[in-house]
Amino acid sequence: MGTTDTKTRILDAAQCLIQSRGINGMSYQDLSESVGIRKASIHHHFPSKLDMLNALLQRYQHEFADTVDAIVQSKITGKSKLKRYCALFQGTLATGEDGKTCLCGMMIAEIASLDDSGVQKIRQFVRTNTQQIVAMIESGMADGSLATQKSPKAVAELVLATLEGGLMVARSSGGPQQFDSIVNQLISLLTR
Amino acid sequence: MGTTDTKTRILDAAQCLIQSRGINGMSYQDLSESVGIRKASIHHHFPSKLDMLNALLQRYQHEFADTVDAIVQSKITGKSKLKRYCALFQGTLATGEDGKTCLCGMMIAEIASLDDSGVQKIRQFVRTNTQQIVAMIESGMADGSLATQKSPKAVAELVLATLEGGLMVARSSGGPQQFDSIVNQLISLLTR
DNA sequence: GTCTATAGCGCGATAGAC
DNA sequence: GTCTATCGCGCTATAGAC
Repeated sequence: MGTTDTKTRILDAAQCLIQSRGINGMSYQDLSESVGIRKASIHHHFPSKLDMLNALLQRYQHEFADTVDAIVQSKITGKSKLKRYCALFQGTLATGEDGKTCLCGMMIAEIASLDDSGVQKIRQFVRTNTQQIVAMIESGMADGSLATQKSPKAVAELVLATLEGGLMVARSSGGPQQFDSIVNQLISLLTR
Repeated sequence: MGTTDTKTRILDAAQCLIQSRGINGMSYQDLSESVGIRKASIHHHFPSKLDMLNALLQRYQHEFADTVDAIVQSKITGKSKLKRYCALFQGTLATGEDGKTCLCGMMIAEIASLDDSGVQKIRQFVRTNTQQIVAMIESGMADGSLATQKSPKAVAELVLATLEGGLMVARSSGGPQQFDSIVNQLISLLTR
């Protein structure tokens, strides 16, 4: 079927709007116009805005984790895994007319607007990604494609921070090209 | 005098609130309660919210640039300059009960809520900081405290991205301690 | 320069018909 | 499941007294 579930279409629109404008910069009215149904119909699927944000976070986190797992378990060098991982973030920035950012990066900025459940999901996103990056780095240390690191966990936290911050900086100024440059520099520093 | 200009007190309160909640998470009502004067009085000093945001960005950018200039021109090693620079961001996170982030990092996230003048100020912040980091790196390459880099500009962009992203990631999960770890790892990678 | 009062609008959310 | 209609609230902003 070419048709998509209404709930899914709402989440798609919400994700796109939040990635470019933020949680508090997006309204049910915006969603209504984007999806093509009325505000009340959105409330039927997601009674409150917090309900919607939590559903969105859950979907994003699971999709992202699965995609990254596929990379981690692929039969390529650790360095190649890391490159593909960075390309995931790169894709976020390139999609759409104005620069978008990682959904979780945006939600961390506006974390004060989330409930406890949302904050926990954000923390799990950070935790999961950090562990997955650690796996990639250890893989690269084992096959010799990445330089030996004292603390893979500290490196992983740095990688995640650089990618999240890189999306922000790049979308304000230099665009995808600047993000590429940052990623290349990061990989280069981890190779020597 | 222990008393402070009202305009300054408003900007102080606005900066604090925006650094923790974001542009769209802060209202004139919040400011009113924080400063201790009525909403209408805030409007007397800053007619529109965009006026206030622009004044705030201008002040922040100039103050920050001056502080960094003092570091760049100090008679210490390039590596020490970079460490002090990172400590500026570190200070932001540590101040206040809940984790705050760089004012410009937050505003980049919500850049869709700024006018053209505000966007330009953000870009200048990024440009200025990048140039200043380049100066620190070149200083460190000259005195041998930092490893030789092919492209100091690409490294500088990576440093800024890592610090901005590090503030975000750290305030969602590990706090100042995690930010320290990221900074140490960054310096370590630039030293070898 | 600060106040009270209020305009005007958009927001999240709900009731009830179809 | 989608609609029309509406509620109640908080927002930015303004008018005018003191």
